Amino acid sequence: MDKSQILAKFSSEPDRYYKVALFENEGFKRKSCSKCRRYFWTLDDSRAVCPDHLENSYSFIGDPPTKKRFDYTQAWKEVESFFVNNGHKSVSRYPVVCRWRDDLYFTIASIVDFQRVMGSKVVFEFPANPLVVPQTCLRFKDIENVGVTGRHFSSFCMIGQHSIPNSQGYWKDRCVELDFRMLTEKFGINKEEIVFVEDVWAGGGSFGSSLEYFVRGLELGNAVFTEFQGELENYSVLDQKIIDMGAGLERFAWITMGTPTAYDCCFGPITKHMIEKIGIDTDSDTISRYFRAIAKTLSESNDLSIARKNAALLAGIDSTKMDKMISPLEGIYLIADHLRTLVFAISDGALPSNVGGGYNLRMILRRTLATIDRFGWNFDLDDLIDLHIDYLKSTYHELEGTRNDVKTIIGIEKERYKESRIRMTNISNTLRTQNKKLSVDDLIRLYESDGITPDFLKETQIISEIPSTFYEKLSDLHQSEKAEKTIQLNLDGIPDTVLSYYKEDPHEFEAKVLKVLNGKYVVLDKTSFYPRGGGQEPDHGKIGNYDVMDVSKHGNVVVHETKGGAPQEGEVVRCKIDEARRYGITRHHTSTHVVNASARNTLGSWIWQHSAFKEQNYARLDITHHSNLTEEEITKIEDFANLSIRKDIPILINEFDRGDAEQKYGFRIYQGGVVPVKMVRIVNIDGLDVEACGGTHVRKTGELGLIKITKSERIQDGVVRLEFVSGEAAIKYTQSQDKKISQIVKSLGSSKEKVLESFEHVVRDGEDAKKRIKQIIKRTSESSAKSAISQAKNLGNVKLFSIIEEELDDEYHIAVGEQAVSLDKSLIYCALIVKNGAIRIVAFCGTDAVKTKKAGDLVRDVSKVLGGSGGGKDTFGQGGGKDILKIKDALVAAEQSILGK
RNA sequence: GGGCUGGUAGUUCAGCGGUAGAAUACCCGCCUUGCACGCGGGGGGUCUGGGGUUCAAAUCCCCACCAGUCCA
Repeated sequence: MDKSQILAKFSSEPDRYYKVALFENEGFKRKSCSKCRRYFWTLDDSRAVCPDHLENSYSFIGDPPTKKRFDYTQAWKEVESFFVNNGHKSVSRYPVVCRWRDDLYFTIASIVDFQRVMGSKVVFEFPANPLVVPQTCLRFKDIENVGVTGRHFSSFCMIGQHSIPNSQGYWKDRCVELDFRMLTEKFGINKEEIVFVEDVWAGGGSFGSSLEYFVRGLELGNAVFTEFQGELENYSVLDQKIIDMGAGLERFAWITMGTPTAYDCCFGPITKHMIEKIGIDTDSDTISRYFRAIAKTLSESNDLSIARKNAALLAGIDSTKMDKMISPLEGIYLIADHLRTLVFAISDGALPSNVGGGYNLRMILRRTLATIDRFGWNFDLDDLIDLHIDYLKSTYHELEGTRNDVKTIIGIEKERYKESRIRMTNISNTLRTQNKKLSVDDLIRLYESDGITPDFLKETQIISEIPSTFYEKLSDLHQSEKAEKTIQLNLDGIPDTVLSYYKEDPHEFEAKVLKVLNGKYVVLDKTSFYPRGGGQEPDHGKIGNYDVMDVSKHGNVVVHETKGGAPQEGEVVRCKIDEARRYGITRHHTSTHVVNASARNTLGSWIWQHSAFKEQNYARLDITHHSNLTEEEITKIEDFANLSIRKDIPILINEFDRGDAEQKYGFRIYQGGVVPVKMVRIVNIDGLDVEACGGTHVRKTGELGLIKITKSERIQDGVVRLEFVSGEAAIKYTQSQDKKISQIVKSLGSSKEKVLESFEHVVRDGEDAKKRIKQIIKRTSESSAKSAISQAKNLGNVKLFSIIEEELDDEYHIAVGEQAVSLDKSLIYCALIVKNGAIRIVAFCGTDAVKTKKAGDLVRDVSKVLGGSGGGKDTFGQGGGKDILKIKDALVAAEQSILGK
């Protein structure tokens, strides 16, 4: 839907869409910008342009329009107390890793906290109404701007003011009134300074009007009134209207402090710490002038380097000062920003990697490290992390708990970065020695496969210029589409299946057949058959006389797939589920929760379930972890899991309202991904693990008996797969392992106690023997060569030594043959070696003999007789064939070939 | 989630169907009384693993594993 069309429509009826009570009461005037025609509301009679076209924009830098000064932390306290005093509930921030939405990696706006996807629809669930939340949001779109523009962040705090207009919540009038009062009462901003601009918002099938509020050209917030759905020509009012007011906390702090950039007042003591450590000159007048200027030049040009140049010109800063003052400052801001983003993301369980959202995190960490390197600074990242967390923890106490984990992960990533720098240098050195001209394709391959940018190659003078077609060609490469296919069954009009596996769960029951599709898909009125889902494999068993092969859930209807026919529709059938299978799957499912918790407890807070699979005889669990697991780590996890079994912990299963569960247990409950239902089933292994899970579980952990991890592998960067068995399957597994060892013991002729020693012995013997053979060949090759010469047969100008070898191998004859022809230049050495039911030919010709016959030709002739082929150089040839019966003929053929017959 | 690249001596890599190589490190000797220098000699490899094609595979094809990288 075209936003400008909606705006045109809404602005044509301002009384209906934009005029709130506040405008009436305070006497706001509606004006149209003399430059861009946009409509805005103001109390200042002299104002003729919208905030985008203001001449003195960003004049708050060095001259804040507020009576009070609040830094980042204080600014939130002020905002929070204002809204709480006005009937709002203050809600803690949600994780920046957006676990409750499949379509987002990170939380990008405060409203996302309360959006839940149900099928194709987005619904809103508010833990309170109205509410306010300090939501940390991550955005990587404008990453180039961070540190440079003075106002862009990779993560920022969005003050979310949200309300549903009902008996508790409010609608437009009160919203705008509150925002206005917050600015004037709390921050002491002059009424005349505040401008509201008419705008619209549209997305996800709904839309509505919005009012952005500005002070001195800086957008502080945007109140969106989501009100309609459908098309502009034909729309209806939503049954769930929402106020989504989002304001940047960083900007609130900035406008009250009037610092040169928003960074100066939002990272607490960290920027000051860095500036002091490197000792640069920070003349605040010059800096203020510069950042006021760049706000202006950026609105004129999107190109960052041009905007920078123009800003320097406008502020009267020469290039030396840019290099000595502005550039290092930009670097410091970038480091502070990126590191804060990493603190939040890693605390919330995200890991830097080369896939998924982790890629963005690796990118920003490497940008940080590269910046430190570029300036040759000596910052301790751990110190900077401490400074961030110390400053943030009064608002976000949870960060304290992951302080060390954040340091661990960043430390590991830093090492990886160092290694990759070394790799890059190695590759570029190799390229330099090769001195080959690199094509654009070469450059693209180097960039995509090895991460070596053309800029780096230019810097190290491997190439002189970056080809103009490089970026063009690069972007062409990344156009791919994906198709998805699911089998659709027509289940219209079939009532929801009664799910008895969540209730009394009878393993034998009678049910009525409601529908049979395609002769094998059976729908019953009720069922105990557990369908495939959440990584749990389905139950098998019998419906009437038919075997059940698969069970799946489509909406609220359970479909059973039978083999060899199906019962009649309308028939009442006796059903029986395979109990052994069910119990095996159940134990493996509970084990998965136990293993997950064990991994988290032994490895670190970054461990989350990535995906899982459970069947009767084994289970696997993919967890998010930075490195391959060591044997010790696996043992630790196993020990922890089995200790939990011995504790015989009860497993409590209860239904909760989704919002209540999130508030009570946090987002750790979403290990298995998003739960698309209003009521969630919480599986609580008391004191160990709490998850929202629809699977079947045992009553106490003691029932699991034993958990044995059978395998671990890294399936992709940041994800480790654990395979394990529990219960009966675990016993069977250890038994079968033991049997294998017995067999090895038997064939080694050893005992179980000494099996390892015997094995090592055998391996060492083999290695020693091989070395010995090499030495023997070396020492005896000369005398063997001499004996070959003496046995050789005269054939005209040359001598021929030929042999059929059935014991020694080609390696031996290559060594001896080479010796022999170097001792006697007229010798031809030809060995036919029988090996694995085939024949290999090795032939040498001395430098004199070559005049009569070339080794390559000889081999070609002989191998033809053996039904094979071969070739080689003048002095040395190899070949072979498979026709072992012709081996004598081959000897004759060799003679004839030499004699030229 | 979609791609790409690589895996050969302790290390860094070359070789890209025909006898597994270089540099460096290591060991021994000489020169030089020390150091990172020079000379000579030596040890060190199931070419990641498994299949296939071929007379012949480090080399070509397929699969797995390990590592690195780019993009959405």
